[in-house]
Amino acid sequence: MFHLLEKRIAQAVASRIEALYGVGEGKPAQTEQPKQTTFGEIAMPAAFQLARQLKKAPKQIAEQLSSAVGTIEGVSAIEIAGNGYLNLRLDRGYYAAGLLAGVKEEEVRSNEKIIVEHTNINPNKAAHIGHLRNAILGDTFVRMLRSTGRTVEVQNYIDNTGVQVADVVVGFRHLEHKTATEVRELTKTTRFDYLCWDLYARISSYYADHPEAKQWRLDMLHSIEEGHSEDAELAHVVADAIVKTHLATMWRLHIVYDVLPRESEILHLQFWATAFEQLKQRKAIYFENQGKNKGCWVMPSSAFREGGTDEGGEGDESKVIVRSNGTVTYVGKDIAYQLWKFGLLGKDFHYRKWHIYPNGHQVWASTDSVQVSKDEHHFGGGARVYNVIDSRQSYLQDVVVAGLRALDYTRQAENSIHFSYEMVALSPRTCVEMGIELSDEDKKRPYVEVSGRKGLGVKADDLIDKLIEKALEEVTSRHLDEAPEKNRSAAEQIAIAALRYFMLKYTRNSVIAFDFGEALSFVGETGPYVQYATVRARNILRKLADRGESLPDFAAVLSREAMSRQLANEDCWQLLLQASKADSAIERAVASGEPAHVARFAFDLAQAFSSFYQKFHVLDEPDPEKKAFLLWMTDYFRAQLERTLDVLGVEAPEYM
RNA sequence: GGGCGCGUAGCUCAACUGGAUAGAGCAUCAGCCUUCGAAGCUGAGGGUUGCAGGUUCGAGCCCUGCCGCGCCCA
Repeated sequence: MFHLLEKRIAQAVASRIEALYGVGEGKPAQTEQPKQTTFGEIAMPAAFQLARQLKKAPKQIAEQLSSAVGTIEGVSAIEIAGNGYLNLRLDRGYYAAGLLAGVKEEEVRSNEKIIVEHTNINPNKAAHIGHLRNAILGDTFVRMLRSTGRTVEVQNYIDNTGVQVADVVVGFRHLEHKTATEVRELTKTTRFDYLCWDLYARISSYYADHPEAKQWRLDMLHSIEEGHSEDAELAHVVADAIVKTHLATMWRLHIVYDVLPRESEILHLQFWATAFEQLKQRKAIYFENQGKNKGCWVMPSSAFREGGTDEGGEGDESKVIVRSNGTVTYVGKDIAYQLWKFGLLGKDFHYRKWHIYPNGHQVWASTDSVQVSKDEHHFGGGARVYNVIDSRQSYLQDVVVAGLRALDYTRQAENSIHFSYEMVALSPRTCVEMGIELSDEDKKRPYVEVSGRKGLGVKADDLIDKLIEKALEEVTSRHLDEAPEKNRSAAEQIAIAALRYFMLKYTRNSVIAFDFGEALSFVGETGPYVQYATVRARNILRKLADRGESLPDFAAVLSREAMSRQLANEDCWQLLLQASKADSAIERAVASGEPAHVARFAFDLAQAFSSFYQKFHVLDEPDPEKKAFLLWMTDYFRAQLERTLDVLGVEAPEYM
């Protein structure tokens, strides 16, 4: 409703501007939120923007505009403020009646498929908090897109043939002397992702002490890539088992995927070979005959860097795509994968069912042999692709996009979006709590980077467990009479809200210095705070039923005039206005690509409700019209809170 | 050396992409539970937005130069 009026006003003002001054070509005029609520509901700085073009004082333009605009449906007044702001006041009764009737603008649905790739964890050890930020950001963005009517496919790329998997396999082989069969048994009988976490740290430090052992890694990479050996089988056992644990961890946070494209298939189905041919034909890469990159296929830095050089010289920054020994780099495979995402490779994976979630959702995984008929499932071929990857990889993402551009896929290059975010580091205090030794230099820093190689970091499941434990204490202390399993399920929902909100409240390019104290907090700007407001709204409605009363027929009791009377109360009006902005807040967050904006809105909304809750005692209200109105407000808040929480991937518990 | 990002209240972060008196949470202090749940509410103090210039009706945001920090590439 708010968005609808905003658009209507922007159009009306723009058409007057065009009629009066012949500029703007009818493009919607800019609207803003006034700084102060006393200024009205919508502010327009149009006069300032026109002042220069027209060489007139802003105030004079504003006066002309306001008298020329005339009446706009739903707007009760236009005022001039400051030295040229146009401030508009909405007709409160009209607005509320529209909300009650459920008036919405028709969605501009597009059938274009948007692909979002996120999570993308190396399948060689347990997930940690850095991975959580990625998955939660990605999943929330997917929810934002879907809730605004877009079609989205969620991919989780599995690098099951890379160095990290190879290292763990080396660990099982050379440090543990285990066969594939023995390891397969371990996957069933142990906390396998934790076991690999430690083993990975062990083999990494072994390499550090015995540099010659790195030959094991090279040999291992080779035999994994070849396939058909015991080592290759072991690699699959490890990677598949770890992927399973990752999906289970993410499922705890309500995160699911549609398809898992795996690197082993990128290799076996010759995705890279196909992309390589295209790149060679279009001369996007060339064979280097001299210098340090002699014998490699490289992409000239001019393709992805401003001011980059074409020729390999001393300061050569060209990117090697194929090494002189013939192996392809990670970027090369990434270009092939990106081409496939847009349906530009001329090839597809085969697919098999990988896992069904408890809610019935099916995840598929790539495979190299036909297991289902081709027309049963089709993935990839998106019109727009978001890669949720941390900002440390922005250089590589630039190279991938340059690859598309060099192949003349300009539109796809423009629709390749690196959805980047900063890393999650550890606060020095948290390092101390975890017994991680810090150098004097590290102690002075605001944060310390986690290291998977050293096994330093906070495991995702440990953090979730800790959150649940704390939430359970809180819930139990308030509800001693409830069944333990009910308290437990409330605690789980609270923990998830705390975690998801914590990862979302920071904007994407802010480094999170992870701190247990802050992450485990349930007061103030947190997920549980938003849940609490929702629970209280529901409680009012439930208590009403307990008293043997039922919800009035709002449409019958609350006429436009009644709404108008009730909303003369400034507090009520401001609260309702705030609650009605959910759609427009989510849409704006999509446009700016910032899930943190949705989190922030959820908090503001919860704050508004808490204030409403404190100010008005709904059930005790003697005046029937006002009581009906307050009940409607309560129900409206509840619906908006639930909708916003849903976009954040959070549910409110029955009680808390 | 080059590229990207960051620097805002004691601490952690916002600021609708150039708009009006820079806002939240935490922490501190003072109030509010016999009430639809206090995981809450009300209020107070706390700021030269790293520094110096520039662009314009208007700059935390854009440009230039410094200072400090981080990441990536070499």
